[in-house]
Amino acid sequence: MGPTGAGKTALALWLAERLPLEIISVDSALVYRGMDIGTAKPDPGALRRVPHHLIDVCEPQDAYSVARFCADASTAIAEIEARGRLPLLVGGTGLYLRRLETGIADMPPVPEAVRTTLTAEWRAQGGAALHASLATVDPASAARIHPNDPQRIIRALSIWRVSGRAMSSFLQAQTAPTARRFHKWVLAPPDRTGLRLGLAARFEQMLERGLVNEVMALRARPGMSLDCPAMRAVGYREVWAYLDGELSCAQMRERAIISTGQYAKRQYTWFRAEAEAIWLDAAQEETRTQLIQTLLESAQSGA
RNA sequence: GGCCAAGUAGCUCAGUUGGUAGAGCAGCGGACUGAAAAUCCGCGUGUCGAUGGUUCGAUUCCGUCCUUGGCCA
Repeated sequence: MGPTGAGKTALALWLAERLPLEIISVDSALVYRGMDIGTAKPDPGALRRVPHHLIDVCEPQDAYSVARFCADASTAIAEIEARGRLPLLVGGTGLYLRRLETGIADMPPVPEAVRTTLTAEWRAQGGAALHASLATVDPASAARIHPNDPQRIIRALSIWRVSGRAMSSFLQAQTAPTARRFHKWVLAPPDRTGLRLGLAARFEQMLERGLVNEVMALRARPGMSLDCPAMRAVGYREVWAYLDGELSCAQMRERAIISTGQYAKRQYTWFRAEAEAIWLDAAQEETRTQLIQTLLESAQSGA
């Protein structure tokens, strides 16, 4: 794992050329088709050369989810191991990895309409009212969720409306995690300022490669809107606003670069919380050999 | 060269009828169980352009200087 722009893709490909492994992407944006430039998706050549999983598995007008990720990734891991190969999970979505590792509660699916209704209620009544109503049906969740956090309040209330049960009760009922053990490495420069400069340069490159056209193509898809989860991705939402005329080109670039840096910062927070993870400063020759060593050992021990 | 306006946090700006100052953005730290590249929480000392004066006390009033922008020559 590692923040955006740290060089995960390049290192993973390098390893894949030396070991019998297959790559499972742990990334909430790479799952979407038609989002290549702005997500810095591995190029078609790399995808052909090395087996990749969980890339281009969802249409951008549909919603992917942690739950789907956990199911898809578990399947992929099993298949790869059945082939006698080694699964290498590569990505920057902290939630996906955490839930895959420590398990996810078995909660009922929530129809889109329920969420739409609750969002409308949020807008009409305000956050305090919804939080108060959550407190009456699910005090445990209400205590954990901040009154200003619409996304989580709406989620918890959705579960209540769909099932008549508190979300916290599903979490309590969650069976013990399937003790899945990963060797964890974090590829991240210790100082973020250098990474920021690189992210700014990378965004300019994305524009040169046709990011605006990519977003225009996405907008042209039927059922596509700014409300689609895929369009919350950094860079895409700013270009979308630019195409709407809400941002000038310069503002769009500034906002996108800032958002990317803020995203990287949040990723650091996730990774710092991973106590057993080993931090790699940069993908130097030394680190790479060590990685290969550990991967070989874990392959032999079947861990 | 003359006149006018502005100089306050990294940026854009409030404000102090004289008791050494605070918003937004940025930045930093944190949380995170089916939208997570999302959503949310916490963190504000900075020669108030410089210097001299008035005053118990000046970022605030007065003088001079510097910088920037505008207008006039």
